[in-house]
Amino acid sequence: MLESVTQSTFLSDTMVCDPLMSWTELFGTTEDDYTTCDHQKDSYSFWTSIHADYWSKHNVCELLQSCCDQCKIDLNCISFSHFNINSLWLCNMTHSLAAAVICGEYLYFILQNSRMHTLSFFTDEEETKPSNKDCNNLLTELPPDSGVPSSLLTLFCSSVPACVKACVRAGSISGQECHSHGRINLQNSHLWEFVRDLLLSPEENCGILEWEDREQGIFRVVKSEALAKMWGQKKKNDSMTYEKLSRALRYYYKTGILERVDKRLVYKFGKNAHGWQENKI
DNA sequence: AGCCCTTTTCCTGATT
DNA sequence: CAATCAGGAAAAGGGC
Repeated sequence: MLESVTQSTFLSDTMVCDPLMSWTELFGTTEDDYTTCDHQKDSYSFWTSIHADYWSKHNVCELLQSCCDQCKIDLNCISFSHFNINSLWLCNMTHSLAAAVICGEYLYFILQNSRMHTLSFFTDEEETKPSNKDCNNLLTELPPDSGVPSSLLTLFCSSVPACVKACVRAGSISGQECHSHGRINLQNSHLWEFVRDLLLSPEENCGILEWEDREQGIFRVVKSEALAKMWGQKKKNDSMTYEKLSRALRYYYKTGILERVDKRLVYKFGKNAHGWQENKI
């Protein structure tokens, strides 16, 4: 496959794009509108079911968009036209060929790294992470003028396989977290993230939580005791009750993670909660 | 060790 | 009356 990708075809394809085109310009749609694309409705399951080799250029961009969302990176800061190729092409081009295109090298490394770990990509095992040595190699091999946002780089260097899953499923990574801690919280240990993930995982939800208004982020606790028990299991706390859990939830009102809803057992995600929006997953 | 943040625990009082 | 909500206070626990 590698041989089939010639420099001329690669370059001619990429050159049709204006290097300065933004996401919006490239795809002729707004960030939100783009979510109407085929795979976007269930991008998590898509990424977890299709090997990176078979991602389209849109899938590549979706992945980047998702990570940018989670890292709170302005999508317009990235020239997505440089990613106007599918992962098959990208993964199979040579390093020197990639270097011929601005940012090509960047995505090249990301996808090569990703593909190396695809078998364990979705098993969420710590040991699937690239070693520190791998990450250091990645960092040193990237040219200083690669244009890679530092937070995104940190994100991928922390663990390409796990971080992508974390980005998509947990959505718990903020740019601030990437910078300030230099690592990613894959444990997803915050209560609101636990609740959010439960809402986003019908197979694990078992009717414990349900959306009242999906678009506005309003949800209902259907089985309060079951929710408390599940949270208690996660925290290894047998004495957890809904009374205590709800107190913790009420603390989120202060921080804007949740907003008050004047209904019993009903909560709403606030402006500081992320990863719950259907079009941001 | 101390600080900070999140969560837990307990509580009183109000509301449904 | 029970369940839930609201929020104060204190403490626990973990990360840095």
